[in-house]
This record gives sequence, structure tokens and C-alpha cells, in this order.
Amino acid sequence: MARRKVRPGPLEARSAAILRAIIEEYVATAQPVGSVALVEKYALSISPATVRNVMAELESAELLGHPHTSAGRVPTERGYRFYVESISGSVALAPVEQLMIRHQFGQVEFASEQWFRLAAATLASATRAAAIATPAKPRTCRVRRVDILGTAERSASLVLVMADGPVRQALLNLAHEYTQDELDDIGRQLDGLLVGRSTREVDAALAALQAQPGIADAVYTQAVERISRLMHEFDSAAVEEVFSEGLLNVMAEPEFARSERLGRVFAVLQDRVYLGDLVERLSESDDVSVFIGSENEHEEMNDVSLVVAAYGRSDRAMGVVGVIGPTRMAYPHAISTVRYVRGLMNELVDHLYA
Amino acid sequence: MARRKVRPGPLEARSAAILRAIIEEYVATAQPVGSVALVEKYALSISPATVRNVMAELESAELLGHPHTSAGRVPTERGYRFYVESISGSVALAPVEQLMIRHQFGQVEFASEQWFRLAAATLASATRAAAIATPAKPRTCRVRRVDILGTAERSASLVLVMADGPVRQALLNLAHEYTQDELDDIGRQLDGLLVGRSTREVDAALAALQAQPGIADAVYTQAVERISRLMHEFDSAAVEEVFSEGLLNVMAEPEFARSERLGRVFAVLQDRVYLGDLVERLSESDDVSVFIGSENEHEEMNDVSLVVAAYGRSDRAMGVVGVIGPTRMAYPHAISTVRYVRGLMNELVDHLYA
DNA sequence: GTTAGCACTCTGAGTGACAGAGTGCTAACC
DNA sequence: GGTTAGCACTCTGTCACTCAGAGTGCTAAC
Repeated sequence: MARRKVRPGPLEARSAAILRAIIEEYVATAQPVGSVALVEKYALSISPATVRNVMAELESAELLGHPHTSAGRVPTERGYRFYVESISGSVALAPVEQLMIRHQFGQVEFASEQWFRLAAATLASATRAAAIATPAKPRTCRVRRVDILGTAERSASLVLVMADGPVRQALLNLAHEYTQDELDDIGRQLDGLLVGRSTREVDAALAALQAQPGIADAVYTQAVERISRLMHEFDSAAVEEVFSEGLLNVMAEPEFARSERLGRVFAVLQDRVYLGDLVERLSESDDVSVFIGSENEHEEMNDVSLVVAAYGRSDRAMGVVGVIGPTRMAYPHAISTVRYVRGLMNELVDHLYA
Repeated sequence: MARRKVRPGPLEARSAAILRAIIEEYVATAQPVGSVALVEKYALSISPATVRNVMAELESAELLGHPHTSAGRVPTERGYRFYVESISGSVALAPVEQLMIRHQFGQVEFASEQWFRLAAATLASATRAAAIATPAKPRTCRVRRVDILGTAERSASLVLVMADGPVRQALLNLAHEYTQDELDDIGRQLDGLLVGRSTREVDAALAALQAQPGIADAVYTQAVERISRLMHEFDSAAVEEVFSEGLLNVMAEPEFARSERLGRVFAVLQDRVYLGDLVERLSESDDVSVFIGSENEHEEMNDVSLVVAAYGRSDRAMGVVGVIGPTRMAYPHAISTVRYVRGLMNELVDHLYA
């Protein structure tokens, strides 16, 4: 009996159950799954031979693969995709795990910059895979406060606080010695000139200053120049910083036992442009997204799966949290964990910008 | 003829040359070194048989080892130690490499917090091993400036700048809405109260405030409490942060092809207490230190070598830079690279605190 | 449609043979 | 006395081979 070649339509319930069992077994063992073992382990009330027939169907639907003639079955990416779609709506994280994660986050309640690090660490340990998290990066970058603090006879540290949180520092070279009071005074003037300004407006102010040299203290101009530079850097980086954790979890997986590929995967994940695109793309969706193997655009990522979500508010600041693992990944758990952590990060952003 | 058993005293020049050749060959190839190959490759003007005699001597001095009867020789840790001591005084980094590194550092001249990241990245790529760097952490932690910036109706961000540079942020919960002017006012009062204070003095101020509730705005007290907390955190962390790079370089080495050990090595290197001890210990020495295999105190590090140096000024702020690789490491190059980068970091600190 | 039976296939572990690399010893040499 | 050639010996890594085990796919019976 000939089935439709590729898209099998909604699978019969039994076939779907067998597919799910095969995937779960394979995820657990990393070994191709044979019909006999499957019937025994999952107490299916049908014989191995029947299972084999179903397997053959699933294989012709390209949901399962076959490393070689006499091996068991292995899910294809298509199979995982089918599986993920069949479960993704329903899964919620076990209350115990919710509690554990929430508890970990409670520890650093007041230090917001720790949350991102913690999100990555928590995801990595909860899913036993690798995880990434980026800070929520404001869409628009504006000056919030400027301080100048003398550090030595001829140098000072410029502290720039931007709207919605980020802080940057730069060094200033002083032509002569200043008292802190003098520096404070310059700081106040800078505040007056720049607070609330966007990058472009800072540039304009800088141009104005440079057009009339001598009108302002050299340090003043130098500071504006540094601020402009810092803001440009901030603007151009699509993502502020990337925290990744649990690389070693993935290294331990059999499919990566001695891989160089993994190195390139992590190189990609440190790529802020890539992640910036990701944030952009994900900000449309309000749920967790799953990219399985070759569904990832980057060739380097074709061996792994990515379970990610953007958090934050598209009108203020957005960031991304996610998990990276082998395509043979425990998707339900990964999805629900990422979803839960995303929720926590949203709470943080809401609290910050309420 | 019986030599002294273990400490051979200063080796004869020829023996030392052969030891060096063996080590360099082994470092290059990761293969046990045989007498014939050695004579050919290093154009020694003696026969393989003689080399074998010398090898036997070196082996009885425990400078060389023998994986099995009919294999070539492999350096022991003792052998590496001898080698390192025989070369460490003399090596300087090739001018080309100096230039490359200096050039990389020039790119981020004004953003001091980038230097640490860059130091790790540069060391990793120059030595093709893994590298770590920690920011220079001030010995004593004092308040330099406090800002309070409203972020939402009922919350504000506290920005704490400490002496010698570090910046920390914390969230404040506001009981009611404040204008930024009001918050600025509180910030100025905090500045007045706390600038120049050490952790202990901040605690005293906090205790005084808590003893007389109602005397100050609740936000004021809350801010002091957060500051105390941040400073305690800062004080207790032996090292501010650890940047590591190039883990994948080491993973690629044959001795770690499929190792779990390496994971534990890196866990140790993220351990701030361990690194804090290291800084403490290294601050005595004013040159690069080398710890070969079991010379490392941590058992987990017994498979690897560490080439590290403290930088900074013991009266102000100190940090550490270093390289981690297999015991089979190109020590001269690693040592000279670490030494050079340490020099650059010293320049930075000098510039900051001149 | 389901199942038992069976031939067929592929893997992975184990074995033995063997070439190659290297040593250590002895005796000769300078 | 130090150096060297010669040679027996040893250990590794590899290759070919075998074989048990696991699993499939097909056919025929239920």
C-alpha cells in the first residue's frame, strides 16, 4: 500500500506513539532503537514485527533513518520536528524544578547584571546542555549620567551610565593635575550638555565643540569624544555581551566525543551579530523557538539544536536565553525550562521598567 | 659507573643539549622520541648509540621516561622543570609577536575593562593554549561615588563606583514615586556620608542609621544597605572575575582528545578562591611562574601546566594573567608571551595609578 | 491487519600474524 | 675511557579474519 511520499499528513495515533517512543528511547540511550527492545521497554501491546512495519512506514515518511541495514532506527531531523510540534504546546516545567530555579534567582535579586550569568548557568545545569544568555540591550542608547573621577595625577576615569542601565568606563588623559572638585564641575557640565542625548546628538555636540577649539576645557572635549565612542560601540554591537555556560555538558555527549565541530559552534554563539539577528527574529514570536540541526542557518550549527526565546519588551530592551545541545536533545524538558527562565527574565525587565 | 641517583647536579653540556632536543622534539610531535630520529633531525655529530647511553643516564636521573621497553623517550615533569630552569632567564618574545600583541592592545586603549578580556584572548591565540586573565582587583575597597537613577515609577538603579575603578549596580525598591531631582539629592547625601569609606565604615554608618529608624528616608537606608552588601561581596571575592579563552585549543591536543579531566581543570580555573590564593602567592615573585603537572596543588590540575604571572602593584590593585596547556607545552614561548603581556598590563596599571 | 519464522546483513569484539621502531647489551675501535 | 657498530630482543599498531549478536525485511500463516 503506497502512502503519500513525504508529508504523511497527521500520523495515525499508533504510528505517532511509536515515533515518540523511538525518539525518547534514542534521546535516552544515544543508540539506534530496535523493534524488540522497544516493545519490551515500552510495553507496547503489539509484536515487534508490527512495530517493524510501522517503522518502515515512518522511514518512508522520512521521520526515521537507518544507519545501516541491520541497525535499529534513528530519528531524522524531520522526525524531531514532528515530535517537537506534537508536544510543544503542552509541556510545563515540573514544580520542583520551577522552585529550584526560582530559588537560585532569588539569591541575586538585587544585582541585575548577575541575572544573565545566572540564567545561562541555570539553564545549563537544568538541561545538562550548553546555554547562552545575553543581557537585555536597550533599543535606543541615551546618556543618563556622566561622572569623572580622578585616578592619578594625570588620568581620570570617565563613568558613563546609559538609559536603562548599561554602564561603561573609559580613561581620560589629563594635561595637568585637577582636583576632584574641578573634575566634578566638568562632570556636571557634561551632564547638563548630554543627559538624555542619543548617540547622534552626542556626535552633534562633539562636532560643535571641535568646531570651536579653546572654548571648552580640553578634558571636556576629550570626554565628549570618549562618550561618543562608547555610545557608538554600544550601538553597533547587536548584543551587549554573551554569557555561555555548560559547554562541557555538550562535549561529554557521545556525538561530540572528539569533535572539532563543537568549537566552531561556540565560535558562532559568541558572534554578537548572529545573536543580534536572532534577537530580531525571535522578538516577533512570543514563545520558545526550536531550531533543529540544519534548520539553523549557520552551517556550523547544522549538527546541533537550538532552543531559544527572546525576553524583554520590544519597545525597551530585549535579550535572549537559550539552550544548545545535540539534535538528540530532550526537547520537552529543554523547551519548558527555557520557557520558564524566559518568564523570569521578563519579570525582571518588567520590574525594571514597570 | 654509578651516578648520583636523583639530583644529577649540573648536567654535562652534551647531556643537557640532548635533553633539550628531546623535549623540543616531543613538544613538537607529541610522540616518544627515538635515538635515530633525534640524531637525524638535530644533526647531532654523535651516533644514535651514544645518544642512547646519554638517554639512559637522563632516565636514571629521572629526567626522561619510558612508556614501554621499546618506545622512545618522553620527558618527565622533572625533565621539563630542568628545561624550564635552563631557559627561563633568557627568552624574549620575537619582536614581530611583540608588535602584533601591542597592536591588538592599542585597539582598546581607552576602555580599561576590555584589557582583561583582551589579555586572555591574546595569550590564547599567541600560545595556542588556553589562557586566563583577571582584572586588577584593588586591595582595599572604598566608596568613590554613589548615583541613584530612577528607572521606573517604583524602582531605581544604584550605581556604586569604588576606588580604583570597579563599578557595581543594584536595584532599589521605592515606596513611592520620586523625581530624579529628589533621587539626586539622596545620592549627594550618600556621597557625603560614604565617599572614602571602607566596607567596615559603611557597615558602621548602616548600623547607625538602623539604630535610629525614621531619621532618614527609607530609600537612603536601603541604599546604604545595598552598598554594604555590594562591598562585602566585592571584598569576599578573592578575584573579581575570570576571563578565560582558548579552551578549545587545549581540547584539540592529543593528550586531551577525549578527556573529562579537562572539564575539571576549567572548573578549578573559574574558582575565584583558588585564583585569589594564586594572586597572593605570585605577588611575591616579580617574574613569570611555571607550575608543571603535579607541581600544581590542585589534584585536578596535575595533568596540565600553568604559566602565570601577577601584574599590578601590590600596594594598589593586582590581577593575574596566564596560560594553561598540557605539560607538553612550548614553555619558552609561553613564558615569554606571558611575560610580555604582564608587562603591558603593568603599563596599564601604572597609567591608571601613576 | 497482525504475527511467527527465517534468511540475510552489518557491527564490534576478539585473535593471531607481522612489520616497524626502538632499546640494551656486547665487543670492537680510537 | 669514551664512542660506536652490530644484533638480539621487545613492544606497538595494524591488518585480515572470524564469530556472536542484534536487527531487519520478507513470506506465509493466522
